[in-house]
Formats: sequence, C-alpha cells, structure tokens
Amino acid sequence: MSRFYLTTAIDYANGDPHLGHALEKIGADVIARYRRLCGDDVHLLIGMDEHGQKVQQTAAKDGVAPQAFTDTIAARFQATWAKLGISYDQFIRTTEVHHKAGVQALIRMIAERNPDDFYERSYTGMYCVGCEAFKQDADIVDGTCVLHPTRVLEEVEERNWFFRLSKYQPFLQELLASHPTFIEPESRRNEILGLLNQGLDDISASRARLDWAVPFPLPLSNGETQGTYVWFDALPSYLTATGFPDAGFDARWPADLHIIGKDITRFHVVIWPAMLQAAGLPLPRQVWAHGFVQLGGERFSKSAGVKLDLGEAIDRFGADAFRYVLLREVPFDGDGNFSWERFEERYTSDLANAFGNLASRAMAMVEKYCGGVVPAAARPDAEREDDADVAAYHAAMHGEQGWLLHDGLSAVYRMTQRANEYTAATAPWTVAKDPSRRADLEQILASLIRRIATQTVLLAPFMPQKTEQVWAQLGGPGRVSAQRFDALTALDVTGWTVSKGEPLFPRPEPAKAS
RNA sequence: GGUCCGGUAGCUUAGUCGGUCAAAGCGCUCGACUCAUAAUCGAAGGAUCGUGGGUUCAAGUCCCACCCGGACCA
Repeated sequence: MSRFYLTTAIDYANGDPHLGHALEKIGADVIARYRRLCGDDVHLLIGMDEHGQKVQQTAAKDGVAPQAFTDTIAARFQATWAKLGISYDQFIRTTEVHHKAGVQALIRMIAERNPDDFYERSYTGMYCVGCEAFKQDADIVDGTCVLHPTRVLEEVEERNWFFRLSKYQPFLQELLASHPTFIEPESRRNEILGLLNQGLDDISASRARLDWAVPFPLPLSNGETQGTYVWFDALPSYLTATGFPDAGFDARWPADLHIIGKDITRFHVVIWPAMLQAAGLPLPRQVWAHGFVQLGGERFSKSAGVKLDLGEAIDRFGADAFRYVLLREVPFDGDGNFSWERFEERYTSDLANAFGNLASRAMAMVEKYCGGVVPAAARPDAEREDDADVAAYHAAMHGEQGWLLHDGLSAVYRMTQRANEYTAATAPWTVAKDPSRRADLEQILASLIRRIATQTVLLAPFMPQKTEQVWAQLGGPGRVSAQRFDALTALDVTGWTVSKGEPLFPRPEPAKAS
C-alpha cells in the first residue's frame, strides 16, 4: 500500500472561512478520497496559521486574548470543513506547542548546518500593517500601500534576522530543470522560472514588534529576541505535522503533494525548498497551485470581505451538490466563476436531470419488469464505449498530468449522457412488451445498473454522502468508500436488489412569485 | 508603477507547429418518446474569435499599441 501525504495551505486565522478556502479544501479532499479508492494509505493535512500582528490586533479589537480569538476561528473553520465533508486526517495549528518547538528546531538546524544562512541586517522603510510588510516606493501611491489604501504607512527602522535566499538561486533553478513537475500547472512553473531569472533577494526571517509569534530561537547581537516571521512559521507546519523533529517523522515526510492557491506559489516553490535544502531535509514531491473562484464575475478576496455566505451555499442543495458544482465549474488548474444562477443550472442539468433521473428510471424499470432484482446478463458491446471515459477520468484524477478534477467530472458526465442515450436507443419499455425479447430486456437493464454503479464509484470522491445513498438504493454490497477502482471493471451487479426511493437530487422548486 | 497570465456563440470553455478552426456542454427553439425527478432522445438557430494597426498568398493562431480582468512584486 503506497503512502500519500497531501497538504492544503494553512488558513490565516483572521476571518471566517469563505468560498476560496472551500475550493481548495474540497479539491484536496476529492484527491484524498480518490487515492483511498485506489487503495493508498492517505494522510490529508489541513490547518491554521494563527500568528501575526493582524491576528493580535483583531483579537485586541474584540477584547480577547489572541489564543482565545484563534480558538474561536479554528473552531469555525473545523465546523465548516465538517459540514463540507472534508475527510482530513489531521488539523494542525501553528500555536500548538509541538509546532512551535518544531519551527525552532528547524531554524537551529539551518543555522548549524549553514551558519552563514542567517545574518543580521537593519532596514528602514515604510511599513504597511495591512500587508505586515515593508513597501517599496513603487508600491506606494498617495502615501498608502496600493493594497490597503485605508491604512497609514509607518516609517520604521528595525534590525532583523535575514535568510540568505539568494544563495539558493542556482539550487532552485536546477531543481526546476531536473524536476519539471515540481510545480504545476506549467503556467505557474513559468512564472517561477521568470522570477528566478530576475534574481532573488534575501528575506527577513524575524520581525520586531511581532509579539504574537514563535520566538525566533537566535537572539540578535543586541540581545533582543524577535518573533519568527510568517514564512518560517507557516511553511514548516507541513513538516512539524509529521512529528518533526522527533524520531519517526520521516515515516510520513516528505509530502507527496502541497495544494495551494496560486498567490502563494512563490513561497512554496522558492522559499520552502530553500529552507529544507538549508536544513538538509528532503523536499516535497510536488506543489500544485490552483486558481481562484470569482463570485458572479466579481473579485473575491480576503480583504474585500465575504460576499457569499458559505453556510447558505452549502444548505442550498446540500454539501455534496455544492462540492460537485464548484469543482465542475471551476477548473482546478485555473480561475473560474461561481454564481447562484450557474449553481442551479449545473445542479439541475447534471445531477437532477442527467444522473439522478438516470438512476430513477433504471431502478424503476428493474422494479417494474424484474421484481427489483438485477438479472444476470452479458455485458453489451455498447458499454465498451465507456472505457475511454473511464481512462480519461483516471488520467485527470491521478495527477500524473496535473490534478484536473473538472476533467474527471466531465468524463463521468459523458458516461451519464451515454447511458441516457442508450436507454432511449434500446427503449426497454418497448422491449418489455414482447415476451420473446426477454433476454434483450434483461441485458439492457443489467447494463444500465452496472453503468450507474460504476459512475457512482467514480463520483464517490466528489459526493461522498450522496453516492452512499445511490449505492444503497442500487443494492450494492458494503459501502462505496470500501470499493476499489481496480475491481471496478469486473463489477458484477447480478442479483442486486434495487429499491428506488425518493429522488436523490430533487429538481429545485420553481421560484414562486410572491 | 514593474513582471507575468488571460479576454472565442447568452453562459462556461476546446482550439497543437498560422492554411475545412470556427468546436463542445449548458441555456433558448422545434420534433420524437413515455421507463423516469414536466426528466430523456434527436434536430436547428446562435461568434465581425477584446479594440486598432502590421507581417503573410493565408491569422483566434505571429508582431506592436491600447482597453478590460487576474496573480505576484520581503
């Protein structure tokens, strides 16, 4: 059984979960569930980035201690992931004692192996509290940072620890040359290549006035101890989650896949590998940068505020339908759009009309013509046309050519459409009227149930709850989550007792004019 | 402001090296069927390929400028 350790970005504990967070977690969960159906030993990590000045400030505004504040936020994120059916194996928080110790151990490890990699430097510049970063002249318009026009910039001089990132430029260029799939999709890789060609600046690893942080383990020459700056705290969470630096962490590390948003590609493909290399630790196998989802064509961002109530979106048609529609609409290798109108169209056409109705009509006929028991019959040649789509599904889902989850769904949808076409072409309700064609009827109905069962398993990573219900209605043995893809081609539905229940994906109520 | 990515039917997108490339799904319209969640199947309509120039026998497909959207720029 091969191990598969995948991570999502840890989310910043400065606000509630929104659509953008959900897209990433759902995508990661689909991959995790897919790999479990492949038989892999999967470990899915999700978590929270809880340190930083902004968290401290927001907590103070609410009149609570930072830890109490992030406890509340973390609980809300976890409640949302539970509601969405995210099957994470571990939820790491950067305020955990073990994580903090791990960060310090990693920094010490780097300092011991490469004593020259950390050095002190003083810096004077305009500081934007919104960005938690110094801004350069080019980024300043009318005295404020371009990203936070409402926040006043402060002129600040401070002395920090810096990490000699520039030293790792040749290493990183070699890494991307020898491991072209280290960062995918390719468009993101090209961005990083361009960035590396421009040359790297060293980055600060510690910050003054950063009280709510992991204490940086090396004191400055003036004796001051600063807080560890965000990337030296957040990125190592993937590592500390495995138990690092305790013995046995390498049973899980290195990660097979980091799933992140395209905005933080740079940190995961430049800073993170450099840090690991400096510490003499193995690198993750791949970073996948997904795109963003816009809401009704408008930009959806952390600072712009939440414009869509995630809870409402989930309740609209249920968590599974939300998962399906989101991943069908938003290509996992690029940007996409989300709107209520689109949501309802997709739900209706794909889930209610195509798949849901296919299941209803097939089960109704098995009940009506075969007493509810699926007859034994050879697989018709027509069913072979599905083979190419099954192959396309796995190609899209397995990651070897990218994690194209939307293509996986397209492939299953083609199979659903084909099954509906087959039903119309063979017209079993007509065949049923002719007793001499009993064998034909049985073959058609058995084929339909087998197709639906197959599609149900392929859809299981996307809709874990609904597919269990379909499976149960079909009379399939055990649970869908216990199935294995490699056994699917030989799936035998003979003797299953179907029980058509209420529609699994009821059509939306027509809007009532009130 | 700088770097990079994108702008193709109402919507979401395919379109390799320039020459049947204007394609698919959804929606809309018409026809068929009745097993089914007024679902399904078939057919038709629908795009000056962001704008303006340029290169070429030939350009969504290459070049330039501009407009719009997005990501990044300790």
